[in-house]
Amino acid sequence: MQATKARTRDADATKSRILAAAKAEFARLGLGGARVDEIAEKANANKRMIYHYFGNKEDLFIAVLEDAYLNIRTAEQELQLDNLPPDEAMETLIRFTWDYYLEHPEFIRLVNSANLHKGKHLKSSQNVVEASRTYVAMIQNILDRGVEAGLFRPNVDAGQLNITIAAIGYYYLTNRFSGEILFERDYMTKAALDDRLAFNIDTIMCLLRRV
Amino acid sequence: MQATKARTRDADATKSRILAAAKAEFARLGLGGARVDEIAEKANANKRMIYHYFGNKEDLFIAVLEDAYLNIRTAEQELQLDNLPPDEAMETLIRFTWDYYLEHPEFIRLVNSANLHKGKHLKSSQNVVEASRTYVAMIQNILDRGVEAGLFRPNVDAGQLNITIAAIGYYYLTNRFSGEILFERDYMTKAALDDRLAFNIDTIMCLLRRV
DNA sequence: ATTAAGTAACTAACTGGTGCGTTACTTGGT
DNA sequence: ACCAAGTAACGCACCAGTTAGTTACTTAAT
Repeated sequence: MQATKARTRDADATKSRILAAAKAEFARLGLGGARVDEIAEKANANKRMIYHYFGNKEDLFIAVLEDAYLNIRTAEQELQLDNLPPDEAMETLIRFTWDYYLEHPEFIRLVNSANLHKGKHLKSSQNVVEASRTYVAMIQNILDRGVEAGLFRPNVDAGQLNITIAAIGYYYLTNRFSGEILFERDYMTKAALDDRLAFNIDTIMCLLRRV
Repeated sequence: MQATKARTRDADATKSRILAAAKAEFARLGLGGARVDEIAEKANANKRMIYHYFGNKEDLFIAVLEDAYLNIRTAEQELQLDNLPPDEAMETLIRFTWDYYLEHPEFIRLVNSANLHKGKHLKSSQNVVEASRTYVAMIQNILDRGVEAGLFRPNVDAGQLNITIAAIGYYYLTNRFSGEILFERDYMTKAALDDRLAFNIDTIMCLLRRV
């Protein structure tokens, strides 16, 4: 068996095509809105294979969420922020978070879907919990180093900061449709995106800077 | 016809029971997940009445969104923030926004649903657009008075500020399910809620305060 | 008497899930 | 090297339950 040659039967390839198609469809329409038949067609796989590999629609959703979260947690770790001065590390993290949301719009939509269902489909993903622990520890480390270096004020909660860094990017992007309509404002032009990122960096830096 | 006596037939009452039931169901399960039969049953109305008064499921969703947005915009105006000093007005607005999200969890969920569908169901609601214009003007006014009084720094964009005030409360609450699981943290205890509100007020005040 | 409010039964299209059979690939005995 | 037997990948056709929307009718209010 050659790994390079496209095989007529390849369990791994089929499985990952299904996962990718499911991710796109669940992101687009939510758990309830996505159709198993449509996922099968987009994956170029038979519907039967979805049930063969993933059991049922909800378990497929669980697999999609797990994959999406592990992807972002991995990317965050690859930033190697511990090697940067704390203020630079913080700005890099804000930029990264923003860019990641922009480049992976499906991630935001999947998180929204997971929360519409009250997190039910995340409860079994202990590996994501562990990856998230590492992530918060990383933020805590940046904060500690910043305080020690006299750059940041002390006693800022790393958990709250983490939530706020996500919030100011995430909310802007996920609710841009209602925002564009109701506030009669461009959200997605290059200029608008640059403005928002700058505003967000400013927000966090004002919060952290020693006074 | 006596308005006080419960009539066996009352178009307005039936219509508003349907709207209330639809709001609850759309908030709970989204546009795709909510069931018209279930809405009819919860409203104590016949399903046919939904089609009679609202046309179809999507138009009912439009009516629900419009009602939800007009409710919050009305409540915001009733704050009379123009009578308060700018720093107090700002803090009052942050508290109000937070409390409103807490007391009207269905609002957040409806906005999420509207954005899952790319705002399609808001496009016809010109009255909400107008109410939103008034709202941003109110924030701009607080900002202007704050700058003039030497309390706030100049050139902070009212639109961005508006988005951020919403974001830091909204994101915390809408994504609390994934947050509680992945970050192993209480989100909804009295202490946690108080902490978050204090953190959010601090965030905005740091951003606005003259340096 | 007329009109509007309300109801129940129905339907056509859909939807998650499955039973059952087929085909490609692997393995181990010779 | 060959082949028979076993296994995993795959596909067709269908079901049972659901769902948005409708038809045809009854009943209360003015």
